Amino acid sequence: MAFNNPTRQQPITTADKVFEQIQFAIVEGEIAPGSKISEPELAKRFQVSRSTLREALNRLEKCHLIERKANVGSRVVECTVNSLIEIYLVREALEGMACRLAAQNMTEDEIEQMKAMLNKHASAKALQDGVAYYQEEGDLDFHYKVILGSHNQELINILCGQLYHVIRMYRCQFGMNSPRASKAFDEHARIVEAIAERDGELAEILMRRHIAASRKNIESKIAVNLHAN
Amino acid sequence: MAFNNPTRQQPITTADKVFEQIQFAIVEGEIAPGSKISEPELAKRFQVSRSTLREALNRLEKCHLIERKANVGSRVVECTVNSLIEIYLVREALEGMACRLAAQNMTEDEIEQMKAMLNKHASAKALQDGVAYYQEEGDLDFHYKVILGSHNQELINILCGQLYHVIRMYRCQFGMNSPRASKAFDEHARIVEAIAERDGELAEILMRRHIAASRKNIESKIAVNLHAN
DNA sequence: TAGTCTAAAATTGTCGACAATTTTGGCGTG
DNA sequence: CACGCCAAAATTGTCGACAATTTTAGACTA
Repeated sequence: MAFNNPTRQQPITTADKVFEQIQFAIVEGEIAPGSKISEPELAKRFQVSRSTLREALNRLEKCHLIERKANVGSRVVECTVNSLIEIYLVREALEGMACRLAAQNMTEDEIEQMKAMLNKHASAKALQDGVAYYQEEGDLDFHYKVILGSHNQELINILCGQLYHVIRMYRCQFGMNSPRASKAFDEHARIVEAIAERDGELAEILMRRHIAASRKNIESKIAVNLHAN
Repeated sequence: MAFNNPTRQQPITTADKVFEQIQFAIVEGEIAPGSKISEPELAKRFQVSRSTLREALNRLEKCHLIERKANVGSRVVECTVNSLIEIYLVREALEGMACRLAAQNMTEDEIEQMKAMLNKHASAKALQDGVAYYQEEGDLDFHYKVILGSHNQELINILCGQLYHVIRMYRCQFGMNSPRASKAFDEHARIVEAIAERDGELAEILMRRHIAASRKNIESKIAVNLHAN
């Protein structure tokens, strides 16, 4: 049930475990976006004291899944199209840089692993039944590998520790079954090539285009929806 | 005593106030980087219970000023040259994007305000006694204005809410009295020009160069220090 | 002396209760 | 009927105490 997040660390304390459970419930949409969080209710549900629950809430706030107001309480973040687009712009900037740094800093071993992963995705794609898989987890795996390959701890923290939790939530909320699967795969392949050739500048440009294309895809879908109304 | 942070919100609860006080103590170096934090000691010092202190610690963790390990405790983050450079790479990416978006999204009013600020800095600079001021706060003011001008809440949160606290700490720790003052001013002026002309692409490039130049300045200083040893 | 084990001390994590603040619901007034 | 006001209820913030874990210090052995 716990997510495939490379920066995830083993839950130690009770608060850790409660945090993971609530995180899952929020990302899966079981606790609805925008809904208010009742501390007494959740404390009872998870059989812990309010102190422990509040400790868990603090961690949820750290990864931007909830927002708190003093003396008022916590709400699950809203999922608006506009803020999704804001996130994609941040991703474009940060993952572009990550990709440039990955081309500089990845070890040959890491590059080999990434190529192997891509091949696995390629065969899964050929089998056709793996398309959904590629959509869901394969894409994330690829981006995680690049981010980690930057060897920049600050970048890794922001992207894996904060942004990607929210991105997972949006994927669940909005479906995100875009028709970009095979196109995205080709783009991934080119990015890996650029990294393997240690061409940081090109790698950054390709990654930025890759993410910008996803963003434009979302934007155009919205435009269509608006037009339909 | 509180910092000039545009996203700072009025402290409401006791924990808010304690948070700000400790934040100040850490940024100013009064509580040394890398040092362990004793909950009982700090609780006594600020005359609050441990619960309240821990609430404050959670906020310090959120803006990356301390790090916690389960069952072990909190430490003030270390100030290493390497992690400073990592932060500058993140700034290059994020503020570059912020600048591009600012060129798109800033209102004419906001642009006028930025020009006015720059003029104020220019006269202060001409008076020569204002150089230190420009170094310290003027530079931050400029960057804050651009970041806010992006009108991208996600970007604003990461930069103003997290990274800039750490950057302030580094400025205090390392002195940061670089000889780039007047050069930086000219670069700021060009960036504002590009924004005023709504040339996002150029604005991004100029901001990235501006930050990269600071980073290289730091890197070369370090190289000199290494050579001297 | 170096190393290991153990018991004591200190520190962090969790709990339930109380205080302060906000929200709710009903009452009266215009 | 709408609006504002007040008391009651619910919710969040803070406190001190206890439990679980880690760290320290000293005794013992090789």
